[in-house]
Amino acid sequence: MANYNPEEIEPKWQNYWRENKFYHAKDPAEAGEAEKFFALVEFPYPSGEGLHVGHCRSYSAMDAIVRKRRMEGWNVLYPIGWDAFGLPAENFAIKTGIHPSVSTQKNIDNFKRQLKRLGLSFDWEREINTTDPKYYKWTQWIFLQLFKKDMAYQSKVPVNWCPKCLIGLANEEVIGGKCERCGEQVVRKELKQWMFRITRYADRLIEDLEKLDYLEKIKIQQKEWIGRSEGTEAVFKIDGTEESLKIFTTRIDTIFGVTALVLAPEHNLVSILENNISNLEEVKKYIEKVREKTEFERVNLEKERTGIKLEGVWAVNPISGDKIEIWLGDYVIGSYGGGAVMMVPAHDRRDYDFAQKYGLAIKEVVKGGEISKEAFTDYGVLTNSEGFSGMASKEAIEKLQELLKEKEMGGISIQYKLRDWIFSRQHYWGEPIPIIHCEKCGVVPVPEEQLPVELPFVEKYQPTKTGESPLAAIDEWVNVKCPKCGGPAKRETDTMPNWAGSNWYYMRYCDPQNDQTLGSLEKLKYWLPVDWYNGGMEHTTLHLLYSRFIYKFLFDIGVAPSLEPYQKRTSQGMVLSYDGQKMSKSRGNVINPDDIIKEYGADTLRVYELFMGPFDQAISWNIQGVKGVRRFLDKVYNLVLERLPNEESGKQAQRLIHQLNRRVSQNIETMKFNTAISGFMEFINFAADNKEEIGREVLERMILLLSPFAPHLAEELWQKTGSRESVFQQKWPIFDPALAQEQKINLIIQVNGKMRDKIEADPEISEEEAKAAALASPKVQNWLNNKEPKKIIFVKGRLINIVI
RNA sequence: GCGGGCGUGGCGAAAUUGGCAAACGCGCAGGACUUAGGAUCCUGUGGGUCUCCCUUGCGGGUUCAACUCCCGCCGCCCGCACCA
Repeated sequence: MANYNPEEIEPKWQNYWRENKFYHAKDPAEAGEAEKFFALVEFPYPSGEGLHVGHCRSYSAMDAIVRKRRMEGWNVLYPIGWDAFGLPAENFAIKTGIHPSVSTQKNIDNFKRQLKRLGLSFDWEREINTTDPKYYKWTQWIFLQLFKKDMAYQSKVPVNWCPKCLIGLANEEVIGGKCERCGEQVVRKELKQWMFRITRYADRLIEDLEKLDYLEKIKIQQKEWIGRSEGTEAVFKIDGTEESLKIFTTRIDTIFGVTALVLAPEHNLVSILENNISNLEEVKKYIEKVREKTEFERVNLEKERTGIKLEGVWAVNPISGDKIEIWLGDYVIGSYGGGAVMMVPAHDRRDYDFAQKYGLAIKEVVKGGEISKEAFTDYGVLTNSEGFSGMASKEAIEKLQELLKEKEMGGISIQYKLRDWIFSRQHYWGEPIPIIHCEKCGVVPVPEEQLPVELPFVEKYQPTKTGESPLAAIDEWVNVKCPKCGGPAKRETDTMPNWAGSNWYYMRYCDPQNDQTLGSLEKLKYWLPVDWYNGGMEHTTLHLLYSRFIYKFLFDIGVAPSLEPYQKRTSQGMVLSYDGQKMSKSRGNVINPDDIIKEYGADTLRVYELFMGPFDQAISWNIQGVKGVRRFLDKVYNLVLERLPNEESGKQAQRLIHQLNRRVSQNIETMKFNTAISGFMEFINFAADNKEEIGREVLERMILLLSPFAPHLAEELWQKTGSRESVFQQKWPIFDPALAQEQKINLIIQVNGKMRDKIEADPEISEEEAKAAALASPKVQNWLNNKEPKKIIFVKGRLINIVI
């Protein structure tokens, strides 16, 4: 028996496919009638560790989908590239002195070799690299457009500062108070940063989700992250001054229960009212103490809320006119809802605790709870609320909003958890921000014709201790003439974060060589939006949300051709190591795809990763499972070689192959790869027991069906059928319902809903016949025990149930 | 605390969406070939008091029929988390 030898056949067919350009995506001019299909997978960060088996899972899955789609006649774009700016390359440079571009290129070469060895059907003609100046020219161009539309601005903000990486982090990059990359405790530091006004797009980012085919949990997570909240704004005048204070609440119906206002410690009212606050010294000390704590520490000291009363100042309740105290409290978040809340101890848990700790009054204004014991936070009927007493909460909210509006003291207000996006990094290995600071003209954008602003070559990559980027140390790069006035000016030395290049990379695939625009409108219009985007859940609130925002902005300025970038989004489950842990160098449990390919072949690796479990679920690596898949492929190979000369196929084999055809076609589209593959195994098991049934026609169909999963093996076997064409030049087989139809079924006979017997029957068997057959069964007779059936349920083609 | 998901053999899981629970794979046991087996092939494999009964985290309900739908618990995983 001949031997299936992937090490020999896989490279052979990879070369053949490359030479024949089977994966070439046709631009609109050459596409003809074919419908386009843009399939996207997240482009990898080319780390020194090489390709992760998790990459393989996502890429193999999408590869199966696009291979099928091509065979169905779609014009498929399945591209790949490199998200190559980032901290590890820079850290590596600091350690070794090797320039990031050098190590990055080396890593890319390695990744590329690995991806090609997997036989993935990427169109390599469209490969992109975010660190290529020809690419990041357009990343910078997008920044300039944002700047011109006042969507990018500078602001001194407290940033999450990682003392180890010496870098400012976005909120999203801080996990549990620690730096996402190095795990160091993050501290607060005030830095002037570039910001994007993503908050202006908050509503659209929520609303437009409706039109998209994303997994529901992705939509929910994005909505939650944006955190839209409808409530009321109310203005409290500061007694005896011209000053006032805006607060945000979702429970304006409790306004008669307000016993104080509480401000975030960083609220600017303190400095405004300095002269009125009699305990200023103490207050300042308190603010200082809180400032030292990071937001994370503040959050985690939940049980120990602290605060201080501002002595000598009073606020006036805009509805009741009552004079109330003003406090600072560390439980109030400075960046949300104006950093001020009205404290209603009776109807808010936090306020209740705070009031108890500091002896503030607790006044019940909504009936229904026992406020001597705990806060009552439900809606209810108002009490102790002057004219509003007896009114339901919801109604009171509406009335009070109207009243505040009339008095010009507030009204309906909408708040978001989403903050503007900090877009500066104090690092070398990123896209330079194309801005020049002129002493006379201020902030001046680099003229578009001067793009790209190339990263200069440096000797030292160390971040400076001051928080400036290493670029700040290169005088000849920093010092430039102002493009406006020609006077002395300095370049912006901050670079862009990791997300900058990945925000829009999929657009570049549509027209990767264009040096006039980011992409020609014709090509963008043709390919976009992406039809199907698969990637990791961990990117839901980072990359996925931000790239939607950037795309919407580009749509607004006429560059992007649609409202949304990705029509469909799915996610693969994580591939864990054999110990159920995340793979990591330090744990020493990393599975290297090279090793698997070497020992078992790329097809085995691909099929295993799709067979190992439901695609969207995290799953542990199991080398025994890999071996099982290899055994299966061996069986396929040997069966085809043995039975191919046989012209005739049996009826049952035909039926099974058409059933398999139906199942595989469906399962690929719904990403139920594991059951598709088990279907092949069932068929192979049948074939092994019924060899005489298996002939050429059935085998050819099986090879076609298998080709998206095990492309090399399928090609090898297809060529053995005598075909002079590639398996991927064939049409995707359509199953014949008539042939797939079972000729005989097992009719289940139940008595009282329990299976007692089964008989072979025609699928079209009538109720009468089924009943007769059922009652004729000795087993049924035994169970009937001479009793009369009360009722008979007949499900055509399936079962008959006799109820007694 | 809030939001989402999940719970089926020794393990990964499947179940045509309410109709034979455990397909397929792994593991395990026995056998064949073999100097050898950690290669390959064959047979068996949910449990029991085994013609029958029990079994999909636990308890209840709807139904002729429930892994699937409803109610109440328990447990696990993921995301967010003092968002007023």
